[in-house]
Amino acid sequence: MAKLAGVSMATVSRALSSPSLVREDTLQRVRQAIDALGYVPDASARTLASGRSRTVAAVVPTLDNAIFSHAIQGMQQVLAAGGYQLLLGSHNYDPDTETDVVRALSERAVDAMVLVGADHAPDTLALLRQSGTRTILTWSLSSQYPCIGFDNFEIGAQAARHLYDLGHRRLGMISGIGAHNDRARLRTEGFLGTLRALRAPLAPGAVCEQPYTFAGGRAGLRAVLAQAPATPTAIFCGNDVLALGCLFEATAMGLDVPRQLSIVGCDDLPISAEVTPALTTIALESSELGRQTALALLRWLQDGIEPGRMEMPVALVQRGTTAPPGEPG
Amino acid sequence: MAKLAGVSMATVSRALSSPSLVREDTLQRVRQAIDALGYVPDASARTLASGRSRTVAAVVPTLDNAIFSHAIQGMQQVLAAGGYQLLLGSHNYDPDTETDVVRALSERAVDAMVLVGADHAPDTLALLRQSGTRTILTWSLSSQYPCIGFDNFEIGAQAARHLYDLGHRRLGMISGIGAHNDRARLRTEGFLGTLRALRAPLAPGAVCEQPYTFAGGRAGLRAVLAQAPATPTAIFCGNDVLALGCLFEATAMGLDVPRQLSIVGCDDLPISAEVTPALTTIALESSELGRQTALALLRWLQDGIEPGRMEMPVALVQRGTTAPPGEPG
DNA sequence: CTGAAAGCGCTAACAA
DNA sequence: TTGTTAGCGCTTTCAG
Repeated sequence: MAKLAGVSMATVSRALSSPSLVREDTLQRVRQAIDALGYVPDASARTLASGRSRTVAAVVPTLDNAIFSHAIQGMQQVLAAGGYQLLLGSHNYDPDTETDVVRALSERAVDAMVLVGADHAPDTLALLRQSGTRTILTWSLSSQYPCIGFDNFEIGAQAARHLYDLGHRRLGMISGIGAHNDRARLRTEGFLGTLRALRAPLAPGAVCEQPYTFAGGRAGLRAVLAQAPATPTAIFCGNDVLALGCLFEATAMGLDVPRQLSIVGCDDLPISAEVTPALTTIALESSELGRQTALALLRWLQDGIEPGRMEMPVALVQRGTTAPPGEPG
Repeated sequence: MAKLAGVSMATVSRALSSPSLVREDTLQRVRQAIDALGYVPDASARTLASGRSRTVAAVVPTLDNAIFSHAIQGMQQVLAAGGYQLLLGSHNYDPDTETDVVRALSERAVDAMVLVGADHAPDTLALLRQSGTRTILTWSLSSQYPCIGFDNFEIGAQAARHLYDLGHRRLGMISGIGAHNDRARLRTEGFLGTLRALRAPLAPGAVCEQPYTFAGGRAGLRAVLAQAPATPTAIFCGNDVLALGCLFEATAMGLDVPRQLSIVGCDDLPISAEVTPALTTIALESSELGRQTALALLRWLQDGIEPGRMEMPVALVQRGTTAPPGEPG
């Protein structure tokens, strides 16, 4: 034991966790002994005795979408700086898998859990409640749980207003899969609802659900063009992956973007500003969201301050894929 | 205790860890009691008593590069299926940060650690050795540690041969930062060495180190064009992010790719096949690498079979960004 | 400010 | 096959 090289084991513990309770010179001796013996405290014993694991778990749909990996990256960095570790889970947009993942993770005695979105199986939420795991929702806004998210309805609304203001009246949408995904549903509702209010409602068949892949974006464009009674002059896509797929397909079809077709995405991935034409999109600062989430978590775990409901800003950035219908960009 | 609703606590433990050692009917009673009381075993107590945490840690440079997030995603899924959790760390290509991260993680009593590349601070390795943490290296091949990786020298060599065979003789390269990054260095060496052997050595100033960002790729192209005594007809980039940045800049400069400039990348990101022209690149199956790593880890931890040295295949896929110099594509 | 002692909730021999 | 008995290595009252 490290205390052979000095004093008792309780003191070592204190020296590590609350140095302020230990006299300066004993502190020194303890520290010397520690790196003389290369002593490394055992986290599981610590956790068992103290009830806190200094570990938080994050469960995302997938890391294959850059938006989530950026958020995780931001979160992990802030957490690490605060002395916390990050356990990672993913469920690929399947609620049952999510429940399993959350169950497995909550056995780990994590101090907190971060989930994406507000749509979760009752079992998932029950698990969290009965294990008393502090939970924070991200990406969406909730009135029932602490959350840090975007106003997804407003995202759809902004896209609608932008396109309407440019003069577009025949619109289409390629949405993400709405089942178990409140972000996708709200963006769609925001878009459709706003257009309805502006008296430019979407034609039936002008909205198409697709998985969040380039192929989904391509297929979505084909479907919308095939289904809509009149060819839309502008399309809003549920995220940038879809929008990029849509853009690539439009280019491949020989459509002139934005002259013949305007496209709006959502997320503002790094690549979105680089493609030609650059994508008009609604910027969501996902790594900032990750950092803010971590900060809120740290405050909750260390100072006991429960996070409330925090809304992250969204902003449309106009670039090359939108222009008035039938006009030069 | 759950055993109130049946029998002793050792039996509960056995029922959970080695059901085969428990009679069928007692197993049933235990299970009933378990979900009647909503009992959840405590991982830290388990870890403390058994010495195994069923947790592995992975430390990557960053999740902002899709190549690493894909690998982590693949790894996490296989690990989860095997009942293991994934702790995540990142260091942003800084060896000192890596040491800190590894130290923090090794206190967690992780059963194994996966690192990226073969370049690590002596401290990092020492930490791992003295804590007895099983370690596996990924992305690179090593003769000293269990590893699953790519032959990075061969990657550079393949790019060189492809371009040489196409007829290019004036070549350039945009490399990643070589310090603390054996992958970047080996790819460069493979490219330069092979060209030298083919008697088409690079002109001084025709190779440029850049950070792995689109901006790096763009700056790299400008630097190479400005520095090289004769304008290269083809450029090899250390990864796809660089290659894409280079491609975007070339397009912006009005260069005709591939007629005036051929570009080869490395990684084969999903986006690389979608851009116009599509990127010729050397495909590395990073999510497969993640899955294989997880499988090897599981075998090591569960069956005691230490992984050896496993080489993952690399393959050049020719697409639209390479063609003979000065010829139509 | 520091030491002594009692667990935290489980697993792993060892008995029965 | 199941129960008993010790701890795993720390934190945390409670004394001193």
